[in-house]
Amino acid sequence: MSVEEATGQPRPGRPRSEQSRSAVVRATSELLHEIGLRAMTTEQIATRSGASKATIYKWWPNKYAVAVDAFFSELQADSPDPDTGSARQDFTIWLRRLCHFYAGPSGAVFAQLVGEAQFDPEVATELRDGLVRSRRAVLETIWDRGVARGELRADVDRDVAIDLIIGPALYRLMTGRGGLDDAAADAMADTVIRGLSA
Amino acid sequence: MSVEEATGQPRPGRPRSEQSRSAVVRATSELLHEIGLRAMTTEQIATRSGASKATIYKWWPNKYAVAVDAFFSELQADSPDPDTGSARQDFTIWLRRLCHFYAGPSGAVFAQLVGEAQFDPEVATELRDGLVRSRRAVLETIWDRGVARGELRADVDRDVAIDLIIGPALYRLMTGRGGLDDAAADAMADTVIRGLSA
Amino acid sequence: MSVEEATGQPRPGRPRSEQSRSAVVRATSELLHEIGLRAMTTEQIATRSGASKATIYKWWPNKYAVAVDAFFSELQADSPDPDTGSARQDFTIWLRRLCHFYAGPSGAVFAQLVGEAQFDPEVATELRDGLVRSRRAVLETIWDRGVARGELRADVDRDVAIDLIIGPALYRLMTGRGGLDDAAADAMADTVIRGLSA
Amino acid sequence: MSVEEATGQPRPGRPRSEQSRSAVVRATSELLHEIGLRAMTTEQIATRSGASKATIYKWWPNKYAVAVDAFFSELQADSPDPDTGSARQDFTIWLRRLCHFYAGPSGAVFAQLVGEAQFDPEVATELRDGLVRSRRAVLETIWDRGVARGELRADVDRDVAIDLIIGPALYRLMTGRGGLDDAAADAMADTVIRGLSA
DNA sequence: CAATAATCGAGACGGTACGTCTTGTCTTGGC
DNA sequence: GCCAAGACAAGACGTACCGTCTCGATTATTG
Repeated sequence: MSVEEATGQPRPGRPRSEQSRSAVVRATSELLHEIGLRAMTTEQIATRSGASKATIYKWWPNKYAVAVDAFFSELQADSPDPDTGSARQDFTIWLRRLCHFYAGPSGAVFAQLVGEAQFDPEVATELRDGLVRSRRAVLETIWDRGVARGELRADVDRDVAIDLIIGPALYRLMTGRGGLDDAAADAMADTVIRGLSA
Repeated sequence: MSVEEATGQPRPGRPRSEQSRSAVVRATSELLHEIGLRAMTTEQIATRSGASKATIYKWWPNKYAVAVDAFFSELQADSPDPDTGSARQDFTIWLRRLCHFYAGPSGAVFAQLVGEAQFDPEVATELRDGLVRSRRAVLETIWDRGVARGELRADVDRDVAIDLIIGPALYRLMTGRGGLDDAAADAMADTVIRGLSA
Repeated sequence: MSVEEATGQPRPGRPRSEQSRSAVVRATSELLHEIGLRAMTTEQIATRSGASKATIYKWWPNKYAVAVDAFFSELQADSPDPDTGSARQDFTIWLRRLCHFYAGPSGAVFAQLVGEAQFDPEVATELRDGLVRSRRAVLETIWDRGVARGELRADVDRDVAIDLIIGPALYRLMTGRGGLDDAAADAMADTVIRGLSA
Repeated sequence: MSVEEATGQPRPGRPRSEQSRSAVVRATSELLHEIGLRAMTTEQIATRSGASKATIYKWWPNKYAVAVDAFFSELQADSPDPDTGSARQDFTIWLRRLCHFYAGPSGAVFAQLVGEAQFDPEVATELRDGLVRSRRAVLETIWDRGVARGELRADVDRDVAIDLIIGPALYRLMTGRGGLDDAAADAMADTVIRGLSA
């Protein structure tokens, strides 16, 4: 957090152009869907956004960091807690949404970012901090409620439980085998929850 | 498959140098572990192996194909079927081995290959054909035995069941969160199998 | 020439800061000697002088114009007319001074400015107006005195005569071959003046 | 001089493409005359010649080195020795040719190269070695003949004499004041030679 | 004594050239 | 026909500098 944000006091000099920032992010979003993370070049982002390469490199270390930002910027209202009163219901609804997301246009982008994270620790960190963590938080809440209600097994490690729910869907995404429709989500949820239920 | 392989008839001219081939594969293996898939260049493979770039490009389409070959070449005796008489046992042993593999030095290489597969359909295909398929075959056998024995639920889709076993481990590998030791493998196996058991 | 300078009437608003102007010129002088005309950046001038780039660009079109100003500012009382009564003496003394200047620290700066003038007509103009012209004026005076006195040939074009005196020294400077000490100056002066004498 | 040139033994690997080399030099020549040394970019040379930037940077350190090569390549049969029997004649003819060269299209290119040499010692060296030296050699021959013949003063330093002949013309070129036609050349030659004659 | 107007330092910005790097192809002579 | 060596075209990379701009702050004259 910069001094400015902390104190509300403007720093000297011309302030950063919000227009430029958002144009870069928007252009990157488009390019991610059109040609993908790897084929997209910094030059293209610059041309399409109207920003200069220097400006992009001033605020982001490379195109992958821009892509992470762009990816997050289009994830509004990210998978809220269903809270239906039944953990089984909650998990099922949540997993349907996840599979829907994976199967949609952003799914490929997400898969590419996870792929890139294998080579770039910074992408890995940002992805984990910005996305994985917030998703897991919802699942943790659902889990804790279920355990408190006596609906779920208290003797299963919470992290294990969550990995069992997310893992299979991610596996299907990353191996590109499909099987991410509602029926598949329900099948996976059903079986896992049976193992998790008290 | 080449004409030679099909007919057994030698083609005219100097035959392909096996020494050159294996040197390339070995050099690539080393580089994969030392600097990773992305940082490794075709030039480096050529220099280290003593082969020329032209030779490499003659036999492989690009460095990723070489990497896939190199990766497979070091996977000897890949996860055989434990066949203990208990599907629960078999799955647990098998998952331990998988986690051990993921946690070992080849795990990172595998993760990078899966990462690269998000950008390169050929890598995805080769990886699926060469590794994923053979692994799943073992699990399918275990599953079928368990179902036949009445140990496992016949009403669960086999593919779903297998994804539930592999998925969580791969999820941990790809998000780099660790948790791939024996205890973790056992915990995951236990919980999943409970959901899969009759 | 600004309105203020023309009319003596102060314009409204904050007047130009003399401190800022001289700091820029001084910083530029230092940089010219330390790293040279080409390596010096506008940013460096701004940082070292405490002025902002905007201020520099407000008063000068580019760094070369600043350099010309800075170069002139350190040329105080440049080569006065010796007027010894002998044109031969006058020319010899004058050429000694010129060579001394070329051989000194400002010589390299001057050479770079002449070099830059080959690319930038404005630099060429400013250099010619500010320096070359004033120097030639002194030589013209010496020449005219010598001709009037019957010491020098009246049938030689004055411009040719002056070029013969300055040219060889500049040639040595621009080709970086040295030979700019007093003895060399005397040798050049001697021979040329012999050609110019009646 | 490379090993190959010295021994006549071909080195391993694909030999340097003469076509590529000459295309680069030719394109550079054109660009030098069309837009000048400074405005010309490496990219333009690459585009126009059909070579890649990498190739250019492999064989030349930067565009200035290419420019020097290109400049030399168009100087065929550079100012031969007139050898008329009279040193006065020889010098006059030679200086006419030099002024003609300076006043022609290559003159501006040469001036820019000399200008650039003020910033880049390598350009200075190459220019001196490739051009200045060969020109001076001719003048030295003329001078020596004149002295042997008793036509020229033996007590004048040869280098000084040569600088007196070349210097004024270069001065006119570098200050852009014109005066490089035949009449001007003759006037300069006449006066200087008078100073140099026995 | 406020209002006006031009200055100033700081620094972000679009543009553009630079020189490096990697990829995949091509061209030698030797085996 | 295969191979090592290495030159080549293509083109993305990240850096540097240029000259312009937008801030808030400052400092004069003018009403």
